[in-house]
Amino acid sequence: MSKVKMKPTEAELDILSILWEQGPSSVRYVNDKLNMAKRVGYTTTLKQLQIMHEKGLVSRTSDGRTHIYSAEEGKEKTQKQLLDRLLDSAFGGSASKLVMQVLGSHTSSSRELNEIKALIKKLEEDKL
Amino acid sequence: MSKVKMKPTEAELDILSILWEQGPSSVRYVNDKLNMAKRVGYTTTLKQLQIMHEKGLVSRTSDGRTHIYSAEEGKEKTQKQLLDRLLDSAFGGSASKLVMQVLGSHTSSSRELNEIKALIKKLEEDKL
DNA sequence: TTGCTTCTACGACGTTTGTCGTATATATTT
DNA sequence: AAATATATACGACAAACGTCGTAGAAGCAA
Repeated sequence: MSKVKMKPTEAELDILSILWEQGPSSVRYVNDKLNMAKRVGYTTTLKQLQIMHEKGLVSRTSDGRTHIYSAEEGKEKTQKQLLDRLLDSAFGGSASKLVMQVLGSHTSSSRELNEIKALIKKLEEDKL
Repeated sequence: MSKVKMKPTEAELDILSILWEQGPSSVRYVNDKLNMAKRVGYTTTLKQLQIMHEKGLVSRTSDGRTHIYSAEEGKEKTQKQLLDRLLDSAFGGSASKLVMQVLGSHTSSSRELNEIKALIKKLEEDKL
């Protein structure tokens, strides 16, 4: 019913990641991809996708007798939702604290750092 | 037994936040604090803390007959753990993507942006 | 046509999470 | 002392999660 506020679980997020990366996919494909990281039965993935469909997390169309699933919400929107939740629950709402933490403990390429610098510059200019 | 790898649940994280902010606290205090955001019964909080104690997430001492609980792991370590999880599951491991997302959708003060810039500069220098 | 493979559908089940109620012991108040 | 308030301990339970087995339809191969 309510399309809003559906936060994906861990397992659902794994599936969404695949759909985001690959686009509309069959259960078979999703399950194969999942099994590269973790052993999961086919019917498990099927059931998961069926539930996600009920929840409105994914839509589906038919190709013959097989179903093709697509992520309903965009990647960015879901990422933002999850990030907001973490930001709130673990970082007291301070975005910069979170950024410092993640930048400090993960290596980023020079190119990535440059992108971030560019974004900051843009943010500072907008502020004026 | 294993003290490691104990990832807190949502409810546990709410409690940890309070302990981080306040330091060692009684069940009563934690419950009162919790109830500012959400109605939760006293025994619920008590049970939660008891379980967290079993898991090793918190330690406790006695003050008369009341127990005083303290967060066992530091704030930073737990934050890192949760962030790693999200980074992995929702951002494909790209720290910069996550940073861009959070900086782009949350306002940060000039001072905070400066801190981030300083950190980036430091990271770039270390890279040479 | 008879079998083997590959779908979907659906029910079942063990765990984890979050929530409380009740029992019981210890203080505190009147 | 009796009544009230406040602690801990512990069991129970519903809902959510993740997992899979089995059944049955549809397609493919011998």
